[in-house]
Parts: sequence; C-alpha cells; structure tokens
Amino acid sequence: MPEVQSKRSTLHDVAALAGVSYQTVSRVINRHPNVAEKTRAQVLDAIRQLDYRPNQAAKVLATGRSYMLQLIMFDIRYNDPLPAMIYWAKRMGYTLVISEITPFTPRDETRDRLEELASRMIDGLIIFSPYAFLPYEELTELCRGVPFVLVGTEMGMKAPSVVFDQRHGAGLAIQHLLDLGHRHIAEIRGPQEHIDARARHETFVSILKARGLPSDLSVEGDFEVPSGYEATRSLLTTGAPFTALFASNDRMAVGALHALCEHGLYVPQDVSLVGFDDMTEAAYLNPPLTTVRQDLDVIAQQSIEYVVSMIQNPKMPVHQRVLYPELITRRSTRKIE
Amino acid sequence: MPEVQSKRSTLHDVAALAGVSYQTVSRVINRHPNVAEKTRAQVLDAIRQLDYRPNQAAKVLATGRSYMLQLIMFDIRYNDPLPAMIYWAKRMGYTLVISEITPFTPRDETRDRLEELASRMIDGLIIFSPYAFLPYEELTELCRGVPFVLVGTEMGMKAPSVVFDQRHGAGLAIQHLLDLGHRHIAEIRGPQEHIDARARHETFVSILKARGLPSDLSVEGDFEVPSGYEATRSLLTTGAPFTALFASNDRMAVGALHALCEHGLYVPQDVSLVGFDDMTEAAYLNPPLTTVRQDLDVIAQQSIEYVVSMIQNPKMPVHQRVLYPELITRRSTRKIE
DNA sequence: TATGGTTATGTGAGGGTTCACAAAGTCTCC
DNA sequence: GGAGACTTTGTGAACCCTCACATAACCATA
Repeated sequence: MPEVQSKRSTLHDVAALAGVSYQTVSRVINRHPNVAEKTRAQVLDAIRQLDYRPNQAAKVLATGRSYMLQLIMFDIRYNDPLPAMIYWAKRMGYTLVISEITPFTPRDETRDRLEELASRMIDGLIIFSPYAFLPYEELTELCRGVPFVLVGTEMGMKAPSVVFDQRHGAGLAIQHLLDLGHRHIAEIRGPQEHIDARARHETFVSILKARGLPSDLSVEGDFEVPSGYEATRSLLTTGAPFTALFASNDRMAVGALHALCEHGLYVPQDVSLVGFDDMTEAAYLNPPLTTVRQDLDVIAQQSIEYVVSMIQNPKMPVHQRVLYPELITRRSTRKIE
Repeated sequence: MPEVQSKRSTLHDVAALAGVSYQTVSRVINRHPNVAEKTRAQVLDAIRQLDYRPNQAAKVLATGRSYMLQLIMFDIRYNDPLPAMIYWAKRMGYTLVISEITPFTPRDETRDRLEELASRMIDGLIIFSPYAFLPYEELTELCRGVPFVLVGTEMGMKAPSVVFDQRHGAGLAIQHLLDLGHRHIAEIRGPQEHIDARARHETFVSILKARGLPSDLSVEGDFEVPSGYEATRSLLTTGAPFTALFASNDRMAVGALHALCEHGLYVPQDVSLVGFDDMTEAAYLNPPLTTVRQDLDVIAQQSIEYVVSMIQNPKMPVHQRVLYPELITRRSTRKIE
C-alpha cells in the first residue's frame, strides 16, 4: 500500500517512471494525436501509478487560458439568473466565478474592485449592470483586454451587451390592462436608480399620458416583497381609487396581493394585478399572477455565448443583443365590468 | 500618448524602469514593510506608468494558494444559500467558484467530475450533499489533500460537515400542529432520496405513531411548486379528511395553498398549513405561512469558516456542526375548534 | 575602528506546464 | 539503397511569480 505522498507528482515524475520525456506525457494528457499506442499505454500506466493530476495554475500560466468566466452582480440577492448562467457556462466549457459589487459604492471604489477582478486569471467577464455604470471606454481600459459583456444595461449603449427591451415588456403589461378596459391604473415602480425600473416606469407614464389617463398613481418600492406590501397600503389609504395595479416586479406583486387581500379587496374582481419577471412562484399565487416573462435561460445563453465568442475572436464587432419579454396572461387580471 | 501594449508588463519590466530588482517590486506589491519610502515611490510610479498588474496564475503557481473556494451544488435551482455563501467567502478573503453535479449521475461519473473539480486551483471545497453520497474516506482520496466541507449531509456522518437538525425542525412543526389540537395531519413529503426530506418524513411518521395517530396520509412531491399543487389535489380527492397539512418545504406549500383554495378550502379556517425553510415570500403569502426556518446566513458562515480554518490549520479535527432550525409561527395555522 | 544589530536590496532557484523547433525513427516507392 | 514525406520523440526556453538566502548599507555603541 503506497504511502501518502508528501508532494503532488508532476509531469517529470511521470516521464521518469514511464521512461519518456515530459513533453510526451504532456501530449498524452492533452490527447495529442501523434503518440504511439504503446507509449501512450506506458504513460497512462505511470499516471495511474503516481495518481498524477495536472497542475491547473501552471497550465493557465503557460497557456494564458483559464476557462473561467467571472460573473459580477450588483446585488446577489437577485440571483435568479444564476442557475442558467452556471449551466450555460459549463455547457460551453467554462467555470463560473461569482462576485458582487454593491451598487452604491463610490465610483472610485467600483473601479478599483473591477480592476482587481479583471486582473484575476479569468478569460472573460459578465457584468450585471442594472444601475448607471461606467462608460464603455473606461470599462475597456479597466478590463485591459479581458472581454466583457454587460447584461441588463441601458438599451442603445454602445458596448457589448445583452438586454431585455423593458419598454416593450412594460408596454405589453399596460396595453393588456387598457385592453381589459381599465382606466384607473396604479403602479408600484421599482427603485429609479435601477435602469429597468426606470424604463418600466417611464413606459407606464408615457402610455397613460398619451391616452389622456392619469399616471400619477405611482409609489416607489425597492423590488422586495415588503416594499410591495407597504406601497400598496399607501396607495389604498391615500390615493385615488384604481381598478388595476402594475407592479414593477413579481416580488412586489406578492406584497401587493397580500396588502390588497388584507384590505378586503379581491384580485381580480376588485383589482387586476400585473407583475414582471414571471418568477417560479408566480403561477401558483392566489390567483395565479399575470406577468411579463423575461426568459432567464435565453439571456444567460446569449450572454455566455457572446463573451465566449469574444474570447475566441477578439475582432468580434461590438453589438447589443436585444431580447423581448412576453406577456403571460393568468387569472390576476380580468375585464372591467 | 502611449500605444496599446501588445503584452502585459511583468515584474521585470517594472523593475527595469524603476531601476531596482524584481524582488523589490514584489515587496512593494505585497506591502512588505522593509522597503525604503523613496524606493517604494519609484516603484509605484513605474507600476503606474506601465499599468502593471500582477499575474495571478503565476502567483498561484508560486505560492500554492489561489484564495478560491469551490462550491459544488447538486441542483443549482435551489440556489437560495448562494448569496450568503458568496458574502461570507468574500468576507473571509476568498472568491467563490460555483459548479453543479446533478444528483443522479452514475457514481463513477460523479467521482470523475469531483476529481476534476478538486484538481483545479482551489484551496477548498464546499459540497452540498443532500443526497446519499460518497463516504468520507473516498472523498478524502478524491480531493487529494484539498480540504472540503459537506453541507446538509446526514447527521452523524463522520466527516467535516455542517447540518441543520432536520428531525428537530420537523418535530417543531408537527408538535406545533398537535399543540393546536390537530389529530388528522396530512403530509407532502419531499423526494425520499433527499436526506433532509427523508429525515422530515420519518419524524412525521414516528411522532404520529407514538401518539397512536394515523401517519399514512402522505404524498410525495419533488420540492417544486407544481408538485405541491398536485400532491394536495390527490390528497383531497382520494384521501381521508385532514385538518392540517405539513409540507416538507415552502415551495410545495405554495402549491398546496393554491390547490386548497381552488378546492374551496380556507387556510387556516379549514386546514392549517406548515411549510419548511422560511423562504422570503413565506411571510407574504395569503395567509402568511407558518414554517420552520433554516437560517441560510448562519449555515453559510459556518461552512465557509470551517473550510477556511481547515485550510489554515490542516490538523483541525474532523467534526460536525449541528445547527437548529426554529419554528416561525404565522397565520396559516390555528387552533382546531 | 571594530563589533554587532537592524534595515534595505539583490541573486539564484524553483514552481509545473506549454510552445516552437530540432532530431530521430518509420514507411513508401522508384 | 536512398530521396522524400510523415510520424514520433526530445530539448530549450518561456510563462511570471515567490521563497530562502546572501549581500550591502546604515546606525549606534563600545
């Protein structure tokens, strides 16, 4: 029975045992075609005997490739896209490193932190940037040649990016309510520093204004459940009556549902409710929530695919990939009588 | 204006420009105390001029430390612990690499994959292992000296691990229902390959049996919302009447709530409902859900802290850290009349 | 001025891999 | 039996850093 080795064995150890050069061992490891069958067998045997495993750090140093992607999130609590990101990264041969930069750190600190992250041994960056962020030029400079993709940033931003058209999505929701005959529509908007939240809110306002309808029945939340609850309570106590409520995300819609119910109002009989995101639980609320779905699997696939193709082809032209959310009609909305 | 550099500059470039040796530059980078103030200034200036950034791969190769931890999950959809894990890893100076091994891959493949993961340049592993898993000895061998911590594994497993006492948690829930006077308690159990699900189910059965109460009103779900819905429907159509329902996790409780409501039953007037986990939405369901909380922040902190201390002190004795869930009483349960 | 202790800097060797190139071996065919 | 082409193997250098040690510079004290 072999003793516990004090040091991990290397290419050279294997080579010595197999009676070949270290380069030949390297060839066997990397499945290089031109190795004689007999030699390969010897080497594989030596590898097994020594329980050899290649040192990744050395490999990364020599090749300049780590097959790691770094995912930077600004609020790790909104981790819904993570599973899809991890899945697609793995599927494309990469491992995901995840870190967080809180959105309200001073700009300089953000720069430092980003610089530090980009200097790690990673091949590419995926940056969630739902808040106003550094301009493309500055990012390029900070990342020093490491390709990056911005996810969920502003539309029309000249940078490698993947976004959902928030105006289109919010438009679907509002139009749906209008089609059902609603004329008094309230809103729980998201935090206005959040790019998506602002786009949704602006769409809400502009569509209603265009129709000559009141658009001032709006309270701001922070995208969390409690804020939806509080916002709805304040709408109910202070505001004008409304027959429909547009929540800027599903989580706040959950809070809204709770507040409405507590106030003795039924959804959809008294108030129609629309959310945004189509989180898993949305279909199972009472009643099932009408919402605007952003397909996380698609955005993850597009983001990873984009950054990987930038790694493979540095000349890839900078572009923005715009995806479209879709309306999922469930039982929380209905025609006004 | 300096041209874009074709190659990243190195310690030696900086040293040459600053007129010192590469070692001195290294000292400045690593904040070594014994460097003359004047020299340090020169070096920092050279670093700025060349926009030098240390090569992490080389550093890892030379030091054998990457300050990366690998988190292995068996189902990335249950990603609730991720934010806390990322937070605590960062707080202790580590970055988290995340990957997934699906629970039902053949054992050999699991071994291969784990071996591959452990051979990357990481300092430690955190393995979520809610399914029956490889024994400690085999894991130790596969990980080859890389410390690992098992999270959510079987209680009493002799391995470095952090667990919630599931029997205690389930006991709290069942006892709560009994205290409220319920004698006909149904259950939606989780998948029985899942260690926690089984522990909860066994607790359910053993407590009720000990009281001489029926314990056979149990349907299996898969921990997802739809399965809770389906399970409840089948309980309602085929089973004996019940006044309380214990769902093995909150997600299934959401489905159950939906099914009960659809069937014209009110919670808690007709049926008391208890969940497990205390996910964010639990407090905002209609009615707010009584549930058993497992504090994810605490388990994350304990796991990361444990693996980091193993890294720092390889002699750390193997132990299991047992944490206790707590009952959160809300409005989905009430005294039977 | 010699002694010793501290602080500051430099040197050589490694860490484990890959790449580019060179050399040796094998085969085919005239 | 030797040219040409291909296959197989080996060598040196490079990737960029840290560690252990040696040396040089400085300062105070005897």
